Amino acid sequence: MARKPPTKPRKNASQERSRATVDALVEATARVLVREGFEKASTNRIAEVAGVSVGSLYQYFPGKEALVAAVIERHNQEIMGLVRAAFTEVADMPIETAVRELVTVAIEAHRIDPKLHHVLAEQIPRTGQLKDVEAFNREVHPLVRAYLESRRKEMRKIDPGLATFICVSAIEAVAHNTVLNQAEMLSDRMVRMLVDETTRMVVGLLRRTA
Amino acid sequence: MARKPPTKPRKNASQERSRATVDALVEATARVLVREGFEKASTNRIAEVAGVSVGSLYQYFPGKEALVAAVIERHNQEIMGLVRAAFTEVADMPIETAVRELVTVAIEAHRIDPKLHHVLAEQIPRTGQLKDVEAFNREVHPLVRAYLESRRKEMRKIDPGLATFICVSAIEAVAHNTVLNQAEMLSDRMVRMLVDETTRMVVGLLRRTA
DNA sequence: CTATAATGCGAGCTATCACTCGCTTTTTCT
DNA sequence: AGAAAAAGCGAGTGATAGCTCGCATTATAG
Repeated sequence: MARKPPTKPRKNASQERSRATVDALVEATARVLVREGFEKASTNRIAEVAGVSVGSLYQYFPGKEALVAAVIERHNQEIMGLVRAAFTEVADMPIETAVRELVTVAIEAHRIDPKLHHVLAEQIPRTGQLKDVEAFNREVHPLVRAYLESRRKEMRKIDPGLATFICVSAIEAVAHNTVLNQAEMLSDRMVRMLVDETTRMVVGLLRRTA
Repeated sequence: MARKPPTKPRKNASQERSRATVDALVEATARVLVREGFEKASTNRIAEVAGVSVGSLYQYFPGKEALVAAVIERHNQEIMGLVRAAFTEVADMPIETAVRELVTVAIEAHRIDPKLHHVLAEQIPRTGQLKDVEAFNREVHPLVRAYLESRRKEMRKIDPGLATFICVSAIEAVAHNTVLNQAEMLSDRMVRMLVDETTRMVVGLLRRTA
């Protein structure tokens, strides 16, 4: 009854060895993306760098897109780890403290693997299953909104959805541009000023003014 | 002495007809990008849509990248037209009025050709000569900075470079996300609220508070 | 120990795409 | 009108990338 044509099901990985292969492939994809760019990231090249044959690659991934998607997924998980932690830490804090912390974390998150982040942000065509490279925005939105609604008493009269949208856009953009454009021109002093000013800006939007 | 091997110089366009061909090619590139996406935008396809042969295409453009670069250039010029006009209009106005106008223009600029903007922003790998898809940021920066420095009296003590960086990032991001994500869910009412709040946020960052 | 499944291999097939080249048609110049 | 330059043409070429398939190796089961 052993009816499981081993050529068709491109995915599973039950044994130890195969899980290692899958990891090696994802890791190799990340390395190739960073060191050689998206264009040079052919399936053959990735397999070579992973020390695995193309055939094996296709046993676990239906194609190049899936590989890249896996890399993105892994990277997003790392980022969301930081972000979720920040939100629980900040849940009971007043707006100013919370915003400062969240801005800081946004920058830290973008710094997790700047080279990879750069490639993912600039070279990956968001097409097919890669549509949502920055899917974490959709996950962050509800968190921010929930926090803001829990702090309504501190806040001006402002539509919560709109406030969330503006905050997330602004903070994300500042963090993103800081890490990607200003490269490593980031003295701690600069970062502190940046956080101060961004915090001020966002707090100015949200809080009742005296 | 007629030594100008007509196969080598891929570029010029002296006659009327050839200028039309070049235009048709750029236009076709834009159309294909919008309607079929970056991946389907092969030189053969573009030539076909332009009603021109591949051979002619290569008389004026050294390759696919150059075509796309031309489309980007054209689009950026349109946007910068709006933006430059806004800055001259706004040069002598106080901060609040100016910021409101600039936010409005930022949104209008992103709405010039949203479909194309979307493809350029999401599907074009920024590689080689396409590195600076959003080159206008580098042109906008000095304009903003100059304006802010001319209004120093109205402003808080804040580093002008830092202020410029934060303003541009924030406004650009809000405009970008508004037009690209919120799609056509843009009632005039929503836009007005958005402009109000974004203006408030930015003004809060820049101005002396009483 | 043998059988069966799981994993791994990599030469090679197919499709596609960027790009060329020899030639024709159109325009300009005299 | 004739000649020469400019523009246009499109079948064909070479390279490359994604992906398959038959077979080899390693692990698990009986």
